[in-house]
Amino acid sequence: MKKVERRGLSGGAADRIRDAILDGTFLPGTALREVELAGTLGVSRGAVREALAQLEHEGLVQSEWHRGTRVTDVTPEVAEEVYTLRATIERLASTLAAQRATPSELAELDGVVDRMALAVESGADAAELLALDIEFHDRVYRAARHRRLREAWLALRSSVRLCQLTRIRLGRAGYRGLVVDEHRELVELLRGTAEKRLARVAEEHVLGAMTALTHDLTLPAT
Amino acid sequence: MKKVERRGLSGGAADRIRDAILDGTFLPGTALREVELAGTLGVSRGAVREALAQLEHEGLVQSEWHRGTRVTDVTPEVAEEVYTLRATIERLASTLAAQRATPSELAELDGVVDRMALAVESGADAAELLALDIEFHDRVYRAARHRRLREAWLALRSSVRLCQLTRIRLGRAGYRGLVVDEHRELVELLRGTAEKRLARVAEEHVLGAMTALTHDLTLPAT
DNA sequence: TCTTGTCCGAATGTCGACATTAGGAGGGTG
DNA sequence: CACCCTCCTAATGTCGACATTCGGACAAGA
Repeated sequence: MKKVERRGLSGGAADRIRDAILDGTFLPGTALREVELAGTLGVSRGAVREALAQLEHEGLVQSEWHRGTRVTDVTPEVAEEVYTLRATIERLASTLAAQRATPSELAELDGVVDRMALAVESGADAAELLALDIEFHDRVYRAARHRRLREAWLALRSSVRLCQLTRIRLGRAGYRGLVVDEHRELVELLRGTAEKRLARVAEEHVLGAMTALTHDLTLPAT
Repeated sequence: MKKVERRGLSGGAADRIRDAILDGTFLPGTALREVELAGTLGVSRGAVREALAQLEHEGLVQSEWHRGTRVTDVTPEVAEEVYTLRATIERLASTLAAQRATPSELAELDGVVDRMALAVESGADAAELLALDIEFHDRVYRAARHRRLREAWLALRSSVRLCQLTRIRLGRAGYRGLVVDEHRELVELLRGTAEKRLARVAEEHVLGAMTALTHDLTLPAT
């Protein structure tokens, strides 16, 4: 059994605010005022402060001394930073996961890919596919059994989602076709011991997404 | 000119507590009680809470729901995690720095290495050498011009120092001889464009330190 | 007109009091 | 004797009030 996670109000508050940012309720640049959020969420300012600190740690917001907190803007620079950093840690994660993943963990990865394939065939919306994508990588990091590496991923994850969602909004997703095959290949490589090749593919898998997004972001707005 | 940094009390509190952990005032496993620290530092509990959250983010302490905060113990597992993660991000940092460092930044790196050489010759103590080591890498990350990467380093840095200090305390440092040459080589590689080789050397530079420390930590206590 | 100084509102930074929780001491029971 | 239940204490979690800081509006002076 998985142990129940006991969190305080600030954890829940962070989830709400994060969701609001990711689903576009709070657009980039929006000022997040503590009293306002505290009123909306029905918690004290202290809890909101902790939540915002957490989100800043995740790179979703930025705050300055006595000048408040604002939602981070997704510029090509940000996308490049997020994806290059992710590619780098993904390399380590996949290498470790290949060494340490149990057969049942690998089977569960297969399961996720199967669900992806199903989602693609049934024409599910992009957000659903994205959730599966994230879940896949969550499992890889868990299989790597490297606490600090996983924390680095958790800190980056929200930014990754934000970048991918931005891409979807720009209407140039078109990753439906590739996503299943790429992840299928990743599982196969994790299963094998061809670590060198694995590291390269894992890195390229991420960098490919980056190139596409930075390209989209550079184009004139539609 | 470099803009002055305005921080709140929690920043200062975090510095004090961090120093206390690094200089051995708070040994691993010590419980850090909020009211106690607030009294000692002369600030409110809120500020101490923020400081502890920051230190947890840096991996120096761990806290559980309603069970308080404790100083992280340096086990071989922790050392391995810290150094493998560091090696991974250092690879990206050195690659970027090689592309982006200005001549003056490279010259300043030379300066740091010179100071190292001087320190070794004059028989300075290990802590001083360590400070120069950290400063060297700080400058590399700054030259890489990658905000998120630098933040990842800042989060890891304290843990790196803690690991290295532990090593010094174990009395098996013996890195006096290597440290200058290794960093000198790094600067040369950053200057050149042999990026592939640079990435490998940068990674090995870190992994070597890890091997030594995990070895030391495995040995019976002296 | 441009600069400089002052005031003001609104937000964050800080604080101490109250509520909640974990873990142990103590006693009762099988 | 082991087990479990209850209570108690000491710590953290939460809250609202007060202090400080920022940036803009406004006016006086060069």
